Amino acid sequence: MQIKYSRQREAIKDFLSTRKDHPTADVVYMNVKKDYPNISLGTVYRNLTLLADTGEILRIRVGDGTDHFDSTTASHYHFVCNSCGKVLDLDVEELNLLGNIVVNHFDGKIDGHVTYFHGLCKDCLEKK
Amino acid sequence: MQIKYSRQREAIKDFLSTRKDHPTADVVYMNVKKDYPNISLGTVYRNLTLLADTGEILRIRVGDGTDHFDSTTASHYHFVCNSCGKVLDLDVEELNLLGNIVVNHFDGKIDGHVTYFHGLCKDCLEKK
DNA sequence: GTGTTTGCAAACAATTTGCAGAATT
DNA sequence: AATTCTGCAAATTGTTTGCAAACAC
Repeated sequence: MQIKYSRQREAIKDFLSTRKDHPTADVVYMNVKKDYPNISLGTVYRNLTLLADTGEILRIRVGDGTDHFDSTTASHYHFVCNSCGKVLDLDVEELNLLGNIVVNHFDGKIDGHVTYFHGLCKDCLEKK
Repeated sequence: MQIKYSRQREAIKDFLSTRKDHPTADVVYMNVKKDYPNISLGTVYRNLTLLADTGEILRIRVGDGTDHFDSTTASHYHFVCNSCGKVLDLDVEELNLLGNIVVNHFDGKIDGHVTYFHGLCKDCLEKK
């Protein structure tokens, strides 16, 4: 199945690349709607899924019930703010450390691991 | 708001303590139903949430869209099988290592981190 | 022209909630 | 008796899907 160009998909990708906070599908929808008032949420979901499948964006699940999306595809760690829910990138190179330690204690095959940190982001800290 | 005894909640807790694979709410429901045929899924959800809030059980979100529950409350790492979806405990104590490294690169307050490993469990490896 | 993508609405899955009656204290 | 808990069903949330028309190649 080949992929054809669509302006909606392009707009979604463009919007994502302007953001560093890993918006949810709904946030993408509301913003792309400014340029394409007729776009539907279904289209946003379809394209986010497609882009994640082709590896052009990253789907991030931080356990808050909704998926987040990220235009930076190189694997890195994330931080989730307990107060405002924002998801931020952490500026630390990926550590395989953890996987190496665990491998010796487990009877199966470990492909990788998912880690996210949580706490209070700078903005929320300052509001206290 | 005080908490009153309920046989349903007790049955849920008992069932969880017999399992090592972190069942979902639905699995808990189907099993507790054997002893309490009239129990409703709503009651299961309400009690799982209550028990998780009081710290008697652990709610685990591994990004597969459904919550899993665990009667072992001491913090530890989990493994998710990519093939059968099972969630298993890893016999390695939680490492603060990671948090310590990240702290120096981040402008907020880090409370902790969530990590789960993924790959193939022993059973699924053998089936190949 | 053929095949993919869209908008819309309906369908879905997981979870939560309102309510009247039952159980616990 | 007061209050919490239950069962049921309806509501909510996040996401997926079927379909006919619109668009890309």
